Amino acid sequence: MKITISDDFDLNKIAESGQCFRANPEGSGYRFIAGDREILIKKAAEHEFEISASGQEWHDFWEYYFDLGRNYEQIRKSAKNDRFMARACEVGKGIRILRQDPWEMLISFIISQRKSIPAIKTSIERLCTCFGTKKKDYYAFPTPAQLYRADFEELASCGLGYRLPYITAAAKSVYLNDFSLDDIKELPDDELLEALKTLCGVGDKVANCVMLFAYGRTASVPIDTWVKKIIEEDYGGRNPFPSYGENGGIMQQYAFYYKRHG
DNA sequence: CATCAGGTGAAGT
DNA sequence: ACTTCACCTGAT
Repeated sequence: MKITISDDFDLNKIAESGQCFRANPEGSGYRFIAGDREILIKKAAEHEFEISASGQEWHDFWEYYFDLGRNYEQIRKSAKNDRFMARACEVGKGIRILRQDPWEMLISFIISQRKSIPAIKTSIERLCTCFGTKKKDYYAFPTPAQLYRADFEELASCGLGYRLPYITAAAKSVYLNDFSLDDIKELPDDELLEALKTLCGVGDKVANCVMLFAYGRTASVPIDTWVKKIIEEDYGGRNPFPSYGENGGIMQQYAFYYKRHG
């Protein structure tokens, strides 16, 4: 069916923004896989998109997933007095902060440390193929139960390296409900950060990614090598993101994209 | 083939 | 509290 999206929305930039690892070009559009769902979506005309999902599923799941309730055009204007950020918003126009599943983001970003994005994608696809539920022509992201019960040798074959024990420990904690990703969702930012960091293999960077890309905590700013470069090279050592308050994380995405692709 | 990649935890000051 | 270092392995 066909849908209209009036606000900023660029499929290529969203897929390349580094916040999701299962979005890939397909045909003349993109396929996004989230948890056990998928959607094929392609641009048909200005503000018009053709989607594979029903109107019901779009409304119930994907509208929220793509954060369509937020006005990004308005948010970009808040950077007008900041030369670098204004340019980043211009170049990154169309990016959105996805509202993804906390479990999927937790595992994905634990895997991400010291890995290139292609390598992260390879590991995640292996996990899905080995342990996820088979759908029509793709595999769902494995559930906590599926990873908890995973055969060790098979898990070790997924290219996780030294992150392997982090993954098995997280799967065990979440599956046995020693750590509830649901119970922590209402915590204030600082407490949510500390809660996530109690998991092995989860430091400041990974915890902030989970907060921003799964829990919708838009004030969270993951500091990675690219953001460090921005702070050093473009702001003389001063971190510009806290001054954007609740939009700090969104500005980080624009800046990150601009620095990498700009 | 060598280097490096969206970091983290442990050891050392 | 702050700094340094080893760490698996795929991608280029």
